Amino acid sequence: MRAGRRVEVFLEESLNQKPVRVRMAPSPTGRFHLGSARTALYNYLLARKVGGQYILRIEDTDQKRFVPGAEEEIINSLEWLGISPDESPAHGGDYGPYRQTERREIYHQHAWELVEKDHAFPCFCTPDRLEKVRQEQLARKENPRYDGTCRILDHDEARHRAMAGEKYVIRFKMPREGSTTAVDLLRGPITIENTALDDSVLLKSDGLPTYHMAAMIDDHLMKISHVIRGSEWLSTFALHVNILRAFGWEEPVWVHLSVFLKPSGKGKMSKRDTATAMKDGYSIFVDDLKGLGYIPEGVLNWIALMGWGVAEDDVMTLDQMVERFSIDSLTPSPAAINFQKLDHFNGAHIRLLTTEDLARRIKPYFIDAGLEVEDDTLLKVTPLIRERLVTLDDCLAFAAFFFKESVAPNPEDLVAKGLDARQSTEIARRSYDILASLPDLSHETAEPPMREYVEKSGFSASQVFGVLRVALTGQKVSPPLFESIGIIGKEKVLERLQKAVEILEKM
RNA sequence: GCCCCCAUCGUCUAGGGGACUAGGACGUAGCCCUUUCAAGGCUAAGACCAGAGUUCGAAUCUCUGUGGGGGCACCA
Repeated sequence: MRAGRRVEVFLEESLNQKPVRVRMAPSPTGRFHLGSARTALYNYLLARKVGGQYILRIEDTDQKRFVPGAEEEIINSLEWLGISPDESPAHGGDYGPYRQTERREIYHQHAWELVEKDHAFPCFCTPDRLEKVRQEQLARKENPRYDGTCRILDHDEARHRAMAGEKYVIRFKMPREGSTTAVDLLRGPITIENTALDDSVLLKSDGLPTYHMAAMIDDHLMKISHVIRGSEWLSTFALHVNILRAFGWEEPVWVHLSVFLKPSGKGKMSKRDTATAMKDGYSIFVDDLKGLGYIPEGVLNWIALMGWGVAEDDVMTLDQMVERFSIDSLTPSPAAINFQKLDHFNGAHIRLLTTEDLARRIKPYFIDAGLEVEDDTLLKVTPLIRERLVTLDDCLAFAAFFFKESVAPNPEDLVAKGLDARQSTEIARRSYDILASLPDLSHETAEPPMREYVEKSGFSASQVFGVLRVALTGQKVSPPLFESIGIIGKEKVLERLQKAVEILEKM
């Protein structure tokens, strides 16, 4: 294991030699999920660590699977996470365009350059014929692959047919002998027999390139030094290296990341798993997480640690991640998604926020709930609920009562544990009298006389304070009682106690 | 079926031939703190996939098997 060590020297050399430029290259074919976010994060981390650039390139060459709005979601999600690219279709840059459909001509020229160099060839085989060949191969229990019909076509003739308007694709002329060895930073050298490789299509008949060629050309033209991508590309790794070599270009440092598995660890997330997660208040889509009350710091920390082994103290800010990041401490093995850990990191990062910052972030939740929020009050409430929040929207459950005109306690909840309605009424009445007699209801003023009452009454603290809590907050669980009383204010406190007495008397 | 990758507590991981009685984190359980819920502190249970080999010595190196994952498109 840890073949990474073996190629460490390789990495260090590459870091010293050329400027580090990394990229994240998603297709706008669906939602922006955890896996993409983590790939983006690691790219970002490397770039920031060594002062390089991190770019976003949109791989939109599959017009059949194109999803409108997907590119916006990618850009918005990255921005929300705080890892926006230095160069992108939206931000521009010196190596654009950054959207592959806008680079059509570049691919066309390069594909024909490869034909000139005899590393590729135009192919006129129809999809029907190809499918027939595939079926025959399957019937003979052979591996389906291109049968080479057009590979041996006369160069000039092929070129003429193509120029004359006949439909064609350009295929890579994969060497028929030998093997291809390439180095993955985390896994060491990987060798594949060339006979296992196919004459893959580089340029489709619609004139657009396939990923294999487009990505290699763009990585070269955009001077990408390190390719950090998902391990789904490991199987096409050898093809990519062959394409690069056919052009005569230098290889980047390759890093293939692990994949994310469903929480059980058995298999990838399916549509169904995604739906289940949603029902539990979780999602694998970054944009959803935002809506579920997660904060970017928590999400980032969470995904960073799935596939990256950090020794200790693993609650980290983005800056701390940059500081500690090291590309060879990434792990090659698949990682199961653990949403409980997301909650943990989210809560931990919420606790790290300043009062002003947290207040600013939870305010919209109160507003959306139709509550009127005074900033003064919010600033006092925030420290009381900070360590209780797992997600931002929890603020409603803990603190909405501060901003309501009145509360509506459940009558049964007003009856303290072990007591009956009469006794609870007595507690509410006495509490009213005590609190009404005080000059103000600050924590310091209100608590001592109430404690004294507990002593004398013979009721337990939990019984007295329980009645009070439910009467004043309308809920059984709340922030600390006396701090809350101080914020609610004398007028409302007395009103709410009065109302509680009325409710109890009717029982 | 063929090719490739991966394999340490339930989960994320540390580990680089002796420092391993295998460390940390999440989760779980218990205790402490406590007016509720949290947060915090302490404690506990919990793992080297299997079998061969190399070696004085293997979680660590090699092979085989098993399990998991990815790929075998004019998808990315």
